[in-house]
Amino acid sequence: MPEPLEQLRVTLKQRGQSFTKARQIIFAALQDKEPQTMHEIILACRGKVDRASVYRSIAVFEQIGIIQRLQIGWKYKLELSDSFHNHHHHLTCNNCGKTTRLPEDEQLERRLDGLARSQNFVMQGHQLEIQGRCQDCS
Amino acid sequence: MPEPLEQLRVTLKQRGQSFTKARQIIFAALQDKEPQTMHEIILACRGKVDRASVYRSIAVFEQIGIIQRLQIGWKYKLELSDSFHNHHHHLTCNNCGKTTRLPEDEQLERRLDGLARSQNFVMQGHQLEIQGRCQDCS
DNA sequence: ATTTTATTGCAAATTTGTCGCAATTTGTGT
DNA sequence: ACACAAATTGCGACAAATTTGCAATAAAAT
Repeated sequence: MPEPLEQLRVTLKQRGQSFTKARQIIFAALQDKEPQTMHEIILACRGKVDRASVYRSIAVFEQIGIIQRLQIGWKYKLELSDSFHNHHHHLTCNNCGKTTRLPEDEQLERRLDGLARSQNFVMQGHQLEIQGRCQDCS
Repeated sequence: MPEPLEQLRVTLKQRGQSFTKARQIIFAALQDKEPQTMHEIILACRGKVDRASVYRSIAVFEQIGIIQRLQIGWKYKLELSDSFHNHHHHLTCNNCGKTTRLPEDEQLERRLDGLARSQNFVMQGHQLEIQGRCQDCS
């Protein structure tokens, strides 16, 4: 079994969830993709997984931390979380709407952790979106 | 007229929008509050502003930058943007769901600006959410 | 292989967000 | 303050998005 699918199986198992055909299909639709809207995911699974089941599986994925919900511009989008992708943040262009990844930045990550600590807060994750004008649009 | 309302009036005017009773009421519902869901805002305006008008005004507020839409946990929420509140970010507790503000951090802000620049990206705004366990829940 | 338990598909119900249009408010010029 | 023009509001009807009940089916456990 391909590596990431195996990781999905283990993660589901650990949380007492079933490793089903439908969930594998939905997972595949998210792999190596930029964040997608629910609508896009449903389309990607068209004919293979029912709409209602996509919603239900996405909810499970979210609860056990397999995916993350992001606010990108105006709509929310979903992508695999850091344990499946590399950790990263997004740049969203206010003009053309495209999103690109921001390379990982150690110094930023440390700063965030320090800030959380200073509030007696244990950081488990975070998300950052920078909005503005991309190179092409400025 | 109270200071913030005056600022609302001016901001609307500058963008050619009317300063109406309904918009004042909606604005008031957002003032000095943590981010709220659309549903909460509609409830807060119940009997005073119609649901459809709340949606319409919120859309205008968003377009001209009076409010910001945030992804907090699972649902999106709205709050007044930095020109009406102080600029800040949020800590969301994964356990109790409460959100609190992170005090402004100059060093963090500079770092973000630098990162955007390094991608030839002109930063116009950004939002950050740190998820984890708050003091009370850990 | 069989039983038990959880998940899926489908249809129906809710919930959320939009739209058209007449009535009202707001903005402007007198 | 008054009258007219332009924009906004409330309301009911729609459309889209998300959730739910339940019988059928697939996955887990024995």
